[in-house]
Parts: sequence; structure tokens; C-alpha cells
Amino acid sequence: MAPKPDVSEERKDQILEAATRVFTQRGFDDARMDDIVAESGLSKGAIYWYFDSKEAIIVAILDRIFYWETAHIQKNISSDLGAAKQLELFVQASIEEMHKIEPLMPLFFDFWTRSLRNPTINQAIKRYYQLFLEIIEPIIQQGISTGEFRPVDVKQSAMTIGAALEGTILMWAYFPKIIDFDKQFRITLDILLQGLVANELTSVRD
Amino acid sequence: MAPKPDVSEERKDQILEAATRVFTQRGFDDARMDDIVAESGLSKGAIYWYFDSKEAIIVAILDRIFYWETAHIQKNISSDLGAAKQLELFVQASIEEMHKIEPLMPLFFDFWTRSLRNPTINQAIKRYYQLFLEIIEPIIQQGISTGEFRPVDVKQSAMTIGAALEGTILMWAYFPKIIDFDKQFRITLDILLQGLVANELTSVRD
Amino acid sequence: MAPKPDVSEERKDQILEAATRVFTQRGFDDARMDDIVAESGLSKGAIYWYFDSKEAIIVAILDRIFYWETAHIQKNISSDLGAAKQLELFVQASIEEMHKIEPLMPLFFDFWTRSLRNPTINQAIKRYYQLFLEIIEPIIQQGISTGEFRPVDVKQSAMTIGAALEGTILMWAYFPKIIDFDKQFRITLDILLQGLVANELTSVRD
Amino acid sequence: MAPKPDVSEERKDQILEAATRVFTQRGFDDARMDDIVAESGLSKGAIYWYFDSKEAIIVAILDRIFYWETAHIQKNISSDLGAAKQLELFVQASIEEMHKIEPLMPLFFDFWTRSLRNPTINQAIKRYYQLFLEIIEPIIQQGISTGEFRPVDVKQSAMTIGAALEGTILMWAYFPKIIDFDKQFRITLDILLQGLVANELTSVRD
DNA sequence: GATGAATGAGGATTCATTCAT
DNA sequence: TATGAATGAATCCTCATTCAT
Repeated sequence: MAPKPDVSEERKDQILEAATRVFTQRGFDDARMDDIVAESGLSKGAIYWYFDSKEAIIVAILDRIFYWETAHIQKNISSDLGAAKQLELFVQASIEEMHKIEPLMPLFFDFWTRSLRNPTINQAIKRYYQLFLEIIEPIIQQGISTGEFRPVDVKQSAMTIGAALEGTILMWAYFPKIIDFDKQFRITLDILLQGLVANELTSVRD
Repeated sequence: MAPKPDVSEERKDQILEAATRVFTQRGFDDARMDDIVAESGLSKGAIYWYFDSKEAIIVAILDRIFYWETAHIQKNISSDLGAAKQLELFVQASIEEMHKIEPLMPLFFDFWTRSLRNPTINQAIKRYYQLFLEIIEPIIQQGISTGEFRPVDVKQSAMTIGAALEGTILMWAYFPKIIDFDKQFRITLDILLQGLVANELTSVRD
Repeated sequence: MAPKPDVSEERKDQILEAATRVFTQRGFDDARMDDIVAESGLSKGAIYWYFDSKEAIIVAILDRIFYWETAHIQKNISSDLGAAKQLELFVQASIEEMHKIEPLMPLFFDFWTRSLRNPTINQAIKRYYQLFLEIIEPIIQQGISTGEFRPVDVKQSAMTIGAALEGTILMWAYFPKIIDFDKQFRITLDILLQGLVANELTSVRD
Repeated sequence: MAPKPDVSEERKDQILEAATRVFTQRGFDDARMDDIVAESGLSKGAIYWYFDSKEAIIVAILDRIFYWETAHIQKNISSDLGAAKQLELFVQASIEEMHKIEPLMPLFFDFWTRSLRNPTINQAIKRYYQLFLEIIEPIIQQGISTGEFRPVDVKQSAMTIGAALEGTILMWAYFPKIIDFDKQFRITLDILLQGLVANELTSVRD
């Protein structure tokens, strides 16, 4: 008899995809395990065979999303390019990613809320943002070194860029019809770059 | 006989303050009505006498916060001042407000999450952000008119500023030890202003 | 100062009328004291000033209805008339009473159910039925004595008549559109009288 | 591995029997789900696994009783017999059924009361009474055709018989010690038959 | 007499999780 | 592996009744 093929990963995918749909639609707390059972087409026992608890499913979903996201973040933007150009490329890539996970937005709100009381989720999000900043920082650093950017504080400036992008996503969740996401991202980048590039004014403040 | 003094506002405050403490600490979904009962020092019946449901309580809390916040947002920043200066003052005022509601941050995550499925909460937050933008826009408009700022798109630029500030708050929730809130806000403002002020470079791109 | 007029009875009426409306519409168990408060236009305290409990109100309503009903039952149907004629008059009077309390029918169901566990209500209903039978019995007795009726068992025959009328009311509650109440009552009386009057057949059986 | 035997019908029976005992004893509104849990020997969850709500349980009980009753009502009383004889047999069968459901009488009061506000219960009872009438009507019809009965209105006469029997049950609930159920049923039948059979008197009235 | 805010025991229902099969 | 019936602690909310004013 041929060894039974391992369907573990397949089943887990099946469950996580079903759970993602359910969570997206009803929110973590309003979603019922039975909803996931129904949506997945599996049985209650099967769900619990692959995942210890509802919370474990939530964490697994987060892991997948962030693993996937992380894998796609361009870590190796060629430093041959100018810093501004690199940031542009990075923002461009971010926009593309954003559009891919757009339908999952509701999940992120739940993750944010849950991260306050679930250390695992908190760590995952933190790591993700960290990674995000770790890409921006060297670019800014390069920009300053080459004189392309003003001698700003690298970490704080990176944080400003990251915050501006994250904030745009948040605002967009409330004004999806008003905000043209791509355009807004580019406008924001434009202003930020203008604020970073070196010119005779070192600071607007006296 | 002295007329019985109306204590209903007092009671509502009592309940909302207790609920705020409970929700902040345990999150809306993990909070139990009994926690609020215990924390408020009132009875179960009294809570339900003043509020129809647990959900009604969180809506009332949001209303109070936003009513209070809204009342304190400086709408009348003197237009005698330069646009950059006005933005500075606005950010300064925002920082001060932020510090006042800092302990309530966990609640905002709950608000964000619940706003996806509770239209009342959604509207309240939307209105608040709207108000926020409506203060920034005229300042930018003035800056452009006087030539102090580049001829940027007013609405989109206001959104950039708003998003940057909101995003900073979000990031700060994850890196409270790393981010010096006040400094970060000011750095961000500095970069944004640099990006808005008029100078020979119209755009860093191309 | 003129002595304050006693409004007790007036208030009690006010409460009982409101309660009757509420109970009729929602049933005893689904009705809330607050419904009665609202319907009566009085305060919670006032209700409890005049009645000790919800159950007391129910009993009071029953008492009023049965007192009123009882008072209207024709006890002194002239025995100068034939027994059949007397029964006819009695049924005629019953029909008229029925129409008066028709809107209260739902209450009777509640009374019936409650009488199983509330001795006071049970006694009241029992007394009422007893009274009913006590009117019919002498008529039948008279009919037998005068030879107008067959020598049936008086008590059991009275019960048959009473049961037929009560049963008609019950059926009518389920088939209000099919049953013409007045006609049905008269048909039933007709058959019963036919069954009671003396004729050569003493019994249809054997 | 032997397939797990389907115990769902068994469980439902178990629950409905326990609930019947509880409802009979305490009445629907006074009965607590915990009483049913205790009486059934199952868990709270099991009860709710099989029935959606307390209301659903009483509906199911009614359904079973009426289904069983309906199945036992003799629809095929041989028309070779005389109409009077058929009615006798029918009443005899009814008496036997009555004795079987005698302990459930208290439930019927709850059914009657709830039928006012629960369409499902209302329909069930209506259907049952309808069925009852549909058995009596053809017998009367036959009696009239053969000249055994007077030319009475079939539907109304059937209603009279049905009402008399139902009414007897109702009265008996109040005078269980006074009424000898079987005898009373037979007396009633006797009078009704006497009222239906043809003889020279067409009507007792004038 | 009258008010209505306050009480709190009680109750129906939910739902994550378990486990015998 | 997989099933789904069974568990029962937990939870929100109700509502008859009370009582200070």
C-alpha cells in the first residue's frame, strides 16, 4: 500500500483560508468555530486536530500573512540608485503589496487590538514594523552620506516615513472612497522626499 | 421637601469612568459586565438603567472622548501667523491632547476594530478625522496663497499630515520605549514642512 | 380644608384596566410591570402601593371579571316558564355576556393555565363554574318533575350543558371565522334540548 | 469499526420526556432549563444541541402528542354500522385516548395559552381539532342520509359534539373528583344522540 | 400617597473545547 | 486521522420588587 500522502499542509491551508474569510467578515470575536467548520467543509474535530485553539488559528493566519509579506519586502534595493529613487521603488513595491492584502484589512484591525493582550501577536507585528524600518533606514543613511539628504536623524526619519505610510492605510480604511490610495502614497512620498533632500534651507524653523 | 437632585449625569459618568478603566485594561470583548459593576460600585441593574447594553457603553465612551477632544481642537488658530507656524502650533496642541488621552490608547484599538461593524462608532471616528483634516486644510491653503508653500494639492497634503500623525500614534503603541512621542511628532512636522515650503526645487523626482 | 377625596378605587380601576389591556395583548408572563406602568400612566410606586405584586393584579382582574359576570348571571329565571324555555333564556343571556367579555378571551386562557398552580385563581374559576351549574340544575330538575324532560341525571346533564357551552367558547377561540358564535350556541341548545325532552324513545342505545 | 449508532431520536425522546415531566409539573413558564437538564440526565449543551430553545421543546412535545393522537384517531370507522353506533365507538375510542394523555392535561393548558402567541402551536391545535371534526362530520352526514338522524346542519352539529367533548375535558380539569369522566362522556353522548335521532318532534321549540 | 432610581437573584443561551468511536 | 455529539462554565441581560426621598 502506498504511504498515505501527507495532507497536513493542505488541510492547514484549507482551514486558514476558511478562517481568514470568516474572520474578515465577522471579526475575531464574533466569529464562531462552527463558522470556520462550515466554511472549511471540514469537521470540528479536524480543525482541532490541526490547531489547538481559536487563538492558535488567529496567530497562524497572522504568521502566514507576515511571512508572505516579509518575504516580498524588497530587502535588496540596489544601492547603486540614489536614495530618493530607492525610496520611490520601495513605496512602489509597498503599494503593490497593499493591493494584494487589501481584502484582509479588517483582519489587521483585529490584530492590532489583539496584540495588546497577546504577546505572540504583539511580537509578530513589532517584528514586521521593525523589518519595515530596517529597510528604510539604510536608504536614508545612504542619502545622508552622499549628501542627497539633509543630515537628519536616521531612525526618526525612517519612523516618520513608516508612520506616514501606516497612517495612510488607517485613514484609507475610513475614507476608502475619498482616498485614491496609490496617488495618496505617492503624494506623501513626494512631500517626505522634499523634506529630506538637501537644499539651502536646513530647517524651516528659524 | 427638597426636590431629589438629578444624579443621572453623575451616575453615567461613574459608569463610563469605571467602564473606561475596565475596557482599557481588559479590552472590550474580554471585559465582563460584572467587572464594570464591581469597578463602578453600582449594581447590575443600575448599569442597565443607564445604558441599554455593553455596546452602548463603549459608544458612549467614544462619544465623550471625541466630544471632549473635538471641543479642544483649536479651530481658530490665528491666520495672522504664517502657515508653518500655524501647523507647528496645531501639532503642539495635538501633542498635548495626546498626552491627556494616552492612557486610553488601548481603547482606540477597540474603537478601530469595532468601527468595522458598528456604524455609530464608524461615524464618530470618521467625523473626528474629518474635523482634524478641516483644520489642516485651510492652513495649507493659506500657505499656498501666500507663496509660503509649494502649490500642492490641499486635500491630499492635509491627508498626508493627518496620516503621518495618526501613523505615529499607531507606531508609538508598538514602540513606546523607542519612540519619544513629542520629539517624533516634531521631527515629522519638520520633514513635512520642509517638504511643503517653496524653494527652487519643485519636485525631487526626475 | 376639605378632606382629600378617596381616589383608591379610581386608581385601582385605572391600574386594573391598564393591566387588562396589557395582559390581553401580551399574556401574563410576557407582560412586564413596566408595561402596566406605561399603560396606566401611573408610576411604578403607585402600582405597588395599590397591589402587592403582579400576581395580585392578576387575581384582582379575575375577581372583577367573575364578580361582574356572576352578578349578571340570571339566577331568578321565572320558574313559571317551561324548563326548555328557561334554558333558552339562559343561553340567550349567556350569549350576551359572552359578547361583552369577548375581548378578554385571551385572559381566560391565562387564567386556566395559572389556575393549575394558583389556588386562589383555581377557586375563583371553580366557583364560577359551580354557580353556572347551580342555575342549570334546578331548571333540569323542574323539567324532569313536570315530565317535560326525560328522567336524566340532573347533575350530569347540567354538566353536559355547561361543558357544551364552555367547549364552544374554546373551539371558537380556534375557529373564530368559521364559527358563528350565536348560531352555534343556539344549535347546540337545540340538540341538547332535543336530547332532554321526553318522547317514546327512552334511549337511543339498544 | 462499527458505525456509531444514531442516537439522536433516542436523545430527543429522552429530552422531550424529561421536559414533559417538568412542564407538566411546573408549567412552561415556571419550568427552568436546568430542571430539564437535571430531569433528562443530559447536559445543558445536549439539550441545546437537539432543540434550539425552550419554546422549540414545547412545540416538539405538542407535535409528538398530536402526531401520536392523530395516528390513533379512528378514521375508518366502518360505515356499515349505524351512525349512532359509530359515534358511540368514536367516543369510546376518545375516552381511551383521553385516559392515556390524562397525566398531560396540565400541558394542554399551556398549549392553549401559548397558541395565542405562537402560530406553530396554534396551527397544530387547529389541525387537530379539524381532524376531529372531519371524523364526526361524515358520520352525521350518513345518519342524515339514512334517515337515522334529523336533517341538522352537519358542520354545526359536528362542532356541537366536538365542543361538548372538549368542554367536558375542560370542566373535568376543574372537577376531577366530581366528574366521572367515562360516565360523563357517555351521558353527554347519550343526550346528543337523543337530540340528533329522528322522531316526530322536529324541534322542541314552538 | 407617589416617585422612579436602584437592586440582584435568576435564567436562557452560547460556544470553545473535548473525547469516545 | 476524522467525526460530531456532548459538555458546562461563562455571560449578557431581565424584571419583579424595594425604598429613600
